[in-house]
Amino acid sequence: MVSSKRLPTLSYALLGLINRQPASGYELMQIFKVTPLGGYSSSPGAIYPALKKVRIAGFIEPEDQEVPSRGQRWQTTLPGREALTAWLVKPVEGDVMDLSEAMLKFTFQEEVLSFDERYSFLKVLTARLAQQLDSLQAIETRHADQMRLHDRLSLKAGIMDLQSSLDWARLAITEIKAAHKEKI
Amino acid sequence: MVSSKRLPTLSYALLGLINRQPASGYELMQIFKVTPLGGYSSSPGAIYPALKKVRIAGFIEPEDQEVPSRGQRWQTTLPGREALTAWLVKPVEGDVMDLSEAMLKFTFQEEVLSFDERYSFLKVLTARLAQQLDSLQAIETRHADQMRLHDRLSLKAGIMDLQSSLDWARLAITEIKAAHKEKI
DNA sequence: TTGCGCATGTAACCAGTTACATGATTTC
DNA sequence: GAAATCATGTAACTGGTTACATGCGCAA
Repeated sequence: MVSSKRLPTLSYALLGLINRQPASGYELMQIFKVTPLGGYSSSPGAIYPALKKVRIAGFIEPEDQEVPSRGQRWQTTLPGREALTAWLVKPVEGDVMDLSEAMLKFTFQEEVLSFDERYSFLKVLTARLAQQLDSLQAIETRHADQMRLHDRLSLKAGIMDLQSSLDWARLAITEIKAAHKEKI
Repeated sequence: MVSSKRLPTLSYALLGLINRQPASGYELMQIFKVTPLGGYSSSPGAIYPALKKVRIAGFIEPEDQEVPSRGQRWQTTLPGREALTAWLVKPVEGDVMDLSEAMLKFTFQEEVLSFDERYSFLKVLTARLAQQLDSLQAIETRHADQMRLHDRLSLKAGIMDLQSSLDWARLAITEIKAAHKEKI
């Protein structure tokens, strides 16, 4: 059964990890324990229900067991890989500010998307960030003088944060370009 | 009735805003619509229930009505101001990464906390950020060479983000210091 | 007089959290 | 054989989301 409605982000994170390499629920939990993937809790109460949803959606299946291991490992199905790809290519919408979903996507894109797709993802992201940065800077130049100290500094924090995200996005673009050229 | 258990962040945001200036639910909603305070939705389904909680906790009361306005305005009570202060002084715990709660606190601290309290808040924040940055950089120097391109860049994003937050925190410290000296 | 902005809410839903339960297997 | 860790889950709760309902006052 291929579900039509959008899964929550955590489920896509699991799908992305499993797509890289088949894994059991426990192994996935461990990954969330050590890496700050999206900032989700590594508690079983988060992982297992999400995993179940992905399973019910038909996006993962039991691994072809050559090497029997303790703990059922899961691998992606074809519909699963299609759903993952569809999620990965779609640009992050809304005010970005919180880059965490964008970074999650970016992480899993490497093996799944073409260079062109990844490039355009970053381009769209860059444009969005630049635009948001603009609007914050406009507020700063117009109203900074009549703002309280702490308000002004909060605004500054937002600006610096966006600037750093933008710097990253541009760096990422040059890096993936370089890597792409090298491969040819 | 003074509630003992911790309110959700949104409620504190409302309390902080009302403490600055008495406001009605609708006015608060408008504020959330234009300013990205903590990134909460400005929907009535978020604001009004949260406001109700703050009211039930005994932290706000109907404004002393000199100027009757349409829409009931709320002002903080003494317990409300105490609860707000207690929340504002407490350093943000856990992995910070998401600065939004810290920034929310910082914003409301100006009129409520002393210079020493605000200074120490920023000092603690700085220490935390520096420590997290260290651990990420350690990972980078140790494992960057054996990481996939996108993974390495994701890590880089985390590092750059923390670096920018740290830069901000240090800037904020010098700024509040300067403002404090000026006032003496 | 009709439609828009003010103003306040509720209902259904959703995803994630904490805390608990349980059994198997490994390690000391 | 006791303790730790592997491994998978459920239950109760929480806080926020979207969408809807409603009435009032004002302006075109």
